[in-house]
Amino acid sequence: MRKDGGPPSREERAVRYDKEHKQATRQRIISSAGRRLKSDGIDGSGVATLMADAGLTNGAFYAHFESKDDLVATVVADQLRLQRERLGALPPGRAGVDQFLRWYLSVEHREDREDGCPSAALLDEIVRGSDATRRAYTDGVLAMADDVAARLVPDDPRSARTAVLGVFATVIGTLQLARALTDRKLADKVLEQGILNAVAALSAAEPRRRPDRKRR
Amino acid sequence: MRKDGGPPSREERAVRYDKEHKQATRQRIISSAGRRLKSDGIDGSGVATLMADAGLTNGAFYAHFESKDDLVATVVADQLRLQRERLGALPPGRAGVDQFLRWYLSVEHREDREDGCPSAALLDEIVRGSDATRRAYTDGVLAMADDVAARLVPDDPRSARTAVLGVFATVIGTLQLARALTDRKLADKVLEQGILNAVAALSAAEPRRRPDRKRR
DNA sequence: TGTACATCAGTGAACGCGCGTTCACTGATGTAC
DNA sequence: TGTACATCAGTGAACGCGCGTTCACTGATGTAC
Repeated sequence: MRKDGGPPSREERAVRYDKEHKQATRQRIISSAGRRLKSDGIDGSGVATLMADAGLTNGAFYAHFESKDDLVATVVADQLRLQRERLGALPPGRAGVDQFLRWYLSVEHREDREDGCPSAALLDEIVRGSDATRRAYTDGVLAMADDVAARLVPDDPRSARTAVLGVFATVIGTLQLARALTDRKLADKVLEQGILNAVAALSAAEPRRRPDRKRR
Repeated sequence: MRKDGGPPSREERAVRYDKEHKQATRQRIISSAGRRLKSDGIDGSGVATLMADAGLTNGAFYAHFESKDDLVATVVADQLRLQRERLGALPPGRAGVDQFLRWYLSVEHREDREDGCPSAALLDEIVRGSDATRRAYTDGVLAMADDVAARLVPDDPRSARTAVLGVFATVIGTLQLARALTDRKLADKVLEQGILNAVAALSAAEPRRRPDRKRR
């Protein structure tokens, strides 16, 4: 027992590891797992592989996560957070949305599942996933949708939520279909068509304005 | 050796089993595997389970298929054939397409993966699948797209192919998103929005006609 | 008609392997006194 | 300063289990003669 002022608080006590060491390791696992899951699928990625990707051995996994399901739900939330950040770094308003959309339906994104959209890579596995995973997905996608809605309709973002989700559905389906087709030229056309459709769906999200279709 | 007319042909020779017996068993495996794969995923469905679903034991599997991959590619082709048949049974022309679309984005379909669309259930696993699987998917989805295109533009179906694929992408993404969301009311709205977007995308597939937007 | 043999769809046990998870242990770093 | 002990992130072997695949065998049904 210390005689000079009681036991040290958790913060005062000297630590063997950096205060953020374990947290940083956890984040490293989450990030590399994000890439692996998007590349090989949820059922296709074993715990030992996920840990090796992070430079660790399988045994350490359960010091960071309750179960593989727990990791999956955490990764889903993290991946959607990254998507929001990606959008947030783009120019404000509709301009940023257009830019995001062009990246999303690019050939580059089609060819790179690992660093791409978690929805396109994992959505139907998420559907079959645990409640926690589906909840993490729902929360994440709604936060993202509300960000987009706020760019399109700053005065009343909520009014645009459903329309924005419709845009998401369109681009997710388009990217998946383009990836599945073995004919690359056809897949290119599908991406281009997807941009047209997404832009049309976007306009449904914006507030009513004077019809100006005749304008050139 | 028979003295009266040479060896029996394959057709003449008496058979221990119905001529169609093995073929029927194979089809039974393919059909029940279709339901199981859509329900539990490709990686989530083991060979022993797939065979038990068909009332058989695991050992018989390799008398019917070269490998699990072979089955998966076969099931994908079969499932898309079923979708085409489903569409083919509907009224001709655009009317049938509209009817198909309303079924596709119905709450009923959202809640029933097992008997529903293979694309919505499996597309991102197909993306990660073997070349044979992706080829089977590409062939199947193009055959289906050309059927739809022929209903919309009988004179020149090929011209509508890409636009029809855009409609497919929209409804597939919409159904997946609606299934993933934990909020059912929101999922209902997403389906409704998807119908609007799909109808808009459909009109892009149809031939140019006199602008008649002002008509009521 | 009787007997030996052929055919073949399907059985069920076994193969090696990777799965998710558990746990006794290591070793680097700290405190107690 | 020296020694005993505490902490704890990470190791690595092991658990039981299901995976995809192989294979010797069964048993129902046929033919040969």
